Amino acid sequence: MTTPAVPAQRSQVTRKDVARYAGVSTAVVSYVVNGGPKNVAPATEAKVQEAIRLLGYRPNAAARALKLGSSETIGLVIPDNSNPFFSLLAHAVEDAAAELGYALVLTNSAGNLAKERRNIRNLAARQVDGVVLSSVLMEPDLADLEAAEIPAVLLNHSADAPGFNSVGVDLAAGAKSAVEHLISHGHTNIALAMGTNTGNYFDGREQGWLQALAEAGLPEGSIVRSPFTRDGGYASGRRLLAAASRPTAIFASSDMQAVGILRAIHEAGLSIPDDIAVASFDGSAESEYCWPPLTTVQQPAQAMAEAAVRALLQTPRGHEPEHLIFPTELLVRRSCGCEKPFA
Amino acid sequence: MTTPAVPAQRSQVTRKDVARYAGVSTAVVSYVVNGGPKNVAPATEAKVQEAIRLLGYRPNAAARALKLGSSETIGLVIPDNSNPFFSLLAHAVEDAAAELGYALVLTNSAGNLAKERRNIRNLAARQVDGVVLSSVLMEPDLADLEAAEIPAVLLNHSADAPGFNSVGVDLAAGAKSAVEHLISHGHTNIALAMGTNTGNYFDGREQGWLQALAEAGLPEGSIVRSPFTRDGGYASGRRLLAAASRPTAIFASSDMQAVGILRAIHEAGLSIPDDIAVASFDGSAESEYCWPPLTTVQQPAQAMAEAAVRALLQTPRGHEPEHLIFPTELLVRRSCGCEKPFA
DNA sequence: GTGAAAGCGCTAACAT
DNA sequence: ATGTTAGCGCTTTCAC
Repeated sequence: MTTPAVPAQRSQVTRKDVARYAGVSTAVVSYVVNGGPKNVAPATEAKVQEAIRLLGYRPNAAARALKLGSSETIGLVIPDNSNPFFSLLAHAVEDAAAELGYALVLTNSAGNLAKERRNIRNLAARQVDGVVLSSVLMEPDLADLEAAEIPAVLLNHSADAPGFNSVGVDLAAGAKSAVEHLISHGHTNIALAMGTNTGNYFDGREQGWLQALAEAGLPEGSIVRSPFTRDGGYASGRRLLAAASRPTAIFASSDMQAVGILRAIHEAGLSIPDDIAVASFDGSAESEYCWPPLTTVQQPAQAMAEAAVRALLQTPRGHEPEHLIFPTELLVRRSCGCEKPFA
Repeated sequence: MTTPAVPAQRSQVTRKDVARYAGVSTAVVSYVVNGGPKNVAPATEAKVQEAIRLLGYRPNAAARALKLGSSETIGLVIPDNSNPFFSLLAHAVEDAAAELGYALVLTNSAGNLAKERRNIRNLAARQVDGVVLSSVLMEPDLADLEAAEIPAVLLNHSADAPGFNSVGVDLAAGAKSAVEHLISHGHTNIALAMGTNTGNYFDGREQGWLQALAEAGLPEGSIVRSPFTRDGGYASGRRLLAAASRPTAIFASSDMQAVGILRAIHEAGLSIPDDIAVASFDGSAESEYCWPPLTTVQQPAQAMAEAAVRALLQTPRGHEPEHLIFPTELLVRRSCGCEKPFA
């Protein structure tokens, strides 16, 4: 091999080529491409545009990023993009970012701290302009985030994180509304199928469930804990069904878990909601299409994602961090015992 | 405002600072950071590592990308990351890319050609090293992809695309196996709930369905078409139920649609599989947890994503394009009439 | 309205 | 084993 290794350069045509072809300076090409900061005579502009078109010039984003110190890219760290709740969030974040001209680098951390940390580091090295972190861990690696000095916002985070912007929902209020609804159906033995991985922090959903029970003068129901997955919910469901005093209603901390619980109940040959009523949390699309459709507490995922991106990109540096808490909405369907007439 | 606008530079500490602090040249720092291309004396390396640690140095990826002509980033264009099938694909692509040191820029195109085109252009401008395109459109914007001169691979694409790498499944064989299974249950009136957006191209799933019917000497069943969504399937289901000669079995071209069909059947007060059996295509997680669990043709999404990324990143330039077709596997569950014993 | 040129942080060929 | 340095493509200040 005597031929010099040609780097796999693709975008061979540069600003310089365009300038030469159009008979102007490279600066003018920049002005045209960026619409500023200087004005360009219409005739010159036309020449440049024509040259760009003819040559098939495409600006090199890396060079721009180097010069500007901004890649116009944000990073998203989520536990698992194949979990419907997070994939919806990811989609919404992508849309919101694209709206502002930012691209989205997606990373999955498998709910695992080491991977989450690696992803954050990697994003930091890639000069992203900000990171949206949606961790299941209640103690995500904020230190790393701080060290990277990258603006960050915690999405799907309902506890205040000192020093960080965060956006989440009012977990307790949402859970409480669902449990109250279950109570209104006459249930007195309402179990909680809680998710795990929330650290030693007292989850708002658990709180809301307790509170609704207490306010109604009802005894505490049983709690089972499992991961925020269909499998986890299935396991929880089976445990609950096998319990000595089987609950007549179950509140699940996520739709995923509720779907697993539904399956466990079906398999046991019991009827939903007649034998056991179910309600859950999230308001995913799947909750509407499982059988029976789930009564669930809907999180405004889209609005939250938009708020997170705005907080990230449009908050002036050094600004006091904001903790945005969105309200939830109880979606009443059949799994709680409410019969919905069909169209 | 008389203070000069300080650019929002974050990564203030550069290779030069490290070099100065460690008392070496910038080249040596590079060698240490990159593990080459030259060797560095252990003592020197230690000094440099220490300086890096102390100074909190993080390499600037933009500069590296500019120099190397590679951003070590790939782009993914999918219709909708909130569709479980695509979010699974996206996750798998992310994992495969990360494995090779590449980050993933995610873009959703909403199954819309204009947006798909915009996303491709945007990715091209961002100097991604390759694009994985997973379009629902059967005629994605290959011209744009070609113009950008970016290596690309079509994922979830089962028809040969001349000049492009592609990876997909054998749609016809998969569909055929499912329909044959339905036939083995004694069904003779098997409808097809097909997806739309596949252009004028004759979808393999339709082909497989027809073929299975023909080979069994059965009459052609009815076809209804709707988008690849739960809502679409629901609409198809209702149409099928209202038909004069109601089918006793339905094959759906995607799990999403099947889930909608399930709901329509439930709402009609009919039993699955006794009144109507259902089988579908994809093998998503949801298919296992709906009720009854769906008999479905599983696509090896993970393997396909890995193959796509490898084809993208590890195929020498100028190499003859490959068309990889993966086999599917029929997952037999209860919706077809097979009773699975419970553990 | 237009142009010249410095320099963003990094890599690697070439010199020592 | 280590150092010097050109230059990747771009933006923008400063001169004209």
